[in-house]
Amino acid sequence: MATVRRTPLNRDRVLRAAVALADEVGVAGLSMRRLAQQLGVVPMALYKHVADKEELLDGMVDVVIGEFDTPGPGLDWRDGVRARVLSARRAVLRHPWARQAIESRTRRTPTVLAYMNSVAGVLLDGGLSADLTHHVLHALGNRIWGFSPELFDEPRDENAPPPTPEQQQAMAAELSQRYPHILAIAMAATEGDLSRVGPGCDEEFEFRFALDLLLDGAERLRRGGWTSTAADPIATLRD
Amino acid sequence: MATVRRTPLNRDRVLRAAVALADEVGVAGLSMRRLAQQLGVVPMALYKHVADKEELLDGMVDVVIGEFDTPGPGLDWRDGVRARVLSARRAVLRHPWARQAIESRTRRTPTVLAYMNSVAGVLLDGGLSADLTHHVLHALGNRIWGFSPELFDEPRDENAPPPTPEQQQAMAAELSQRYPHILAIAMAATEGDLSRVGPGCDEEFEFRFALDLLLDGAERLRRGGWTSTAADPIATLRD
DNA sequence: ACCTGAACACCGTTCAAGT
DNA sequence: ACCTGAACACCGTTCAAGT
Repeated sequence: MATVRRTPLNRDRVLRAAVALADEVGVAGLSMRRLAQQLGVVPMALYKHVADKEELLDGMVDVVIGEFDTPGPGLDWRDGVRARVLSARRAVLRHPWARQAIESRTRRTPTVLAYMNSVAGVLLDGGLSADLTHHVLHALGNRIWGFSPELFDEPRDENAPPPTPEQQQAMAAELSQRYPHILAIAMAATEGDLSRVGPGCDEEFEFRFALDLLLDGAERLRRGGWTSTAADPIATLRD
Repeated sequence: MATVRRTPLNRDRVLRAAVALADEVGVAGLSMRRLAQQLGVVPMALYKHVADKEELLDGMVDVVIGEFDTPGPGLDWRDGVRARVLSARRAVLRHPWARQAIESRTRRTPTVLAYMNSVAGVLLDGGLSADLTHHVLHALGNRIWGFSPELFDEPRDENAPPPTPEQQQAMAAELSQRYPHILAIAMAATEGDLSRVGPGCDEEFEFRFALDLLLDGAERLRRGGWTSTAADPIATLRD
């Protein structure tokens, strides 16, 4: 009687369980064996519903993208894009593993295509040319430099004690000597109180800032009738 | 005599070998055991030079960041940032595994700090406030939406035959029905020849486009004397 | 100081077999 | 149609021992 299971497995149940497990233990902690155990099933049972671990991850990403909102037409195309993108961001924040998983995938599932199509539609309806829309879509996805930018946002170790004034002093001295420019920024960001360096930085603000720089640049290009056949894209922007 | 090894291991040799191995087989193929084998050594020998695999990856990322150029002062701060960022990009492209490895790391090694400091210095010297510099640094690192944007750039399977005209037709029909906006963009990008969809998209151009949108937006904020205490960052940009 | 051997607790995935 | 058992070829990492 211990072998009775009420609901038989299916792809959807497997994916949902995988998402829940990853929410709990991260991608690194997600294994086929552990997922099977969570489902009260032997590891090999999963392979009837998912080809391999890669496909499992693709499916999990689809689940997250399925949570994105695509709100109706707004007044301004920038607001329409912003609404979609911020909704995507909220979904990704709900699943801490999702950002990395998404960025490591390359498969273009229908879910991905549908979302891209929705954003592209807002841009085109807003009067951007297909050419400009194409480049803006790319711009939205480009990470400009090649290293982790979360200098200050990284979650501080909860168990670690807060830095003593002496440690702060030492840190400031080290920064001022070796990384003076970073110190200048840190001081501005924390209004002089370096102890707030961790949680003091509003990630949401930074995200909107980058987004608005891109959207506003695109709006200016649109007004100027920009096309990518122009020799140098920046030349059009410069007054 | 088979046990004689000319040069004893050290941290640097281990990291270099790891980078070379990852260049060859990717991060997924990089294991402590395989790296040890490459070095003609038993797996456990590595642990004298590297605490664990995490630290190995941190070290590998440092090697790549060490390849970034930090050219001397230029005429315009935008050119200074562009030079650094494009050099970083070239280094990352030289090591296909690096982008993902970098984005999954969170450790702030001295190498990372030194590079950030260098970029921050260019911005500050260019007359941006510490406040604006802070946000621009974040903007440069923000990926705006949460999925892999390489819709068209993904390397095509080399072994796969080129699509027949019939397949192209079918693909266009599918796109026009389900993803009409994506079709519009693809047509613009390939000048109507959908068979060029793979290699037809100039990734370098897209990168510079996004970069220039950000840099030019920052320049406009600088001229306007923008500060982040303004209620809505986009308000300043809108004319 | 640097490397080794044996062992532990894990992985993803195969195959043939069960119900 | 769906699940299981046993097995294979891997992992990262420990510990105590060798030279």
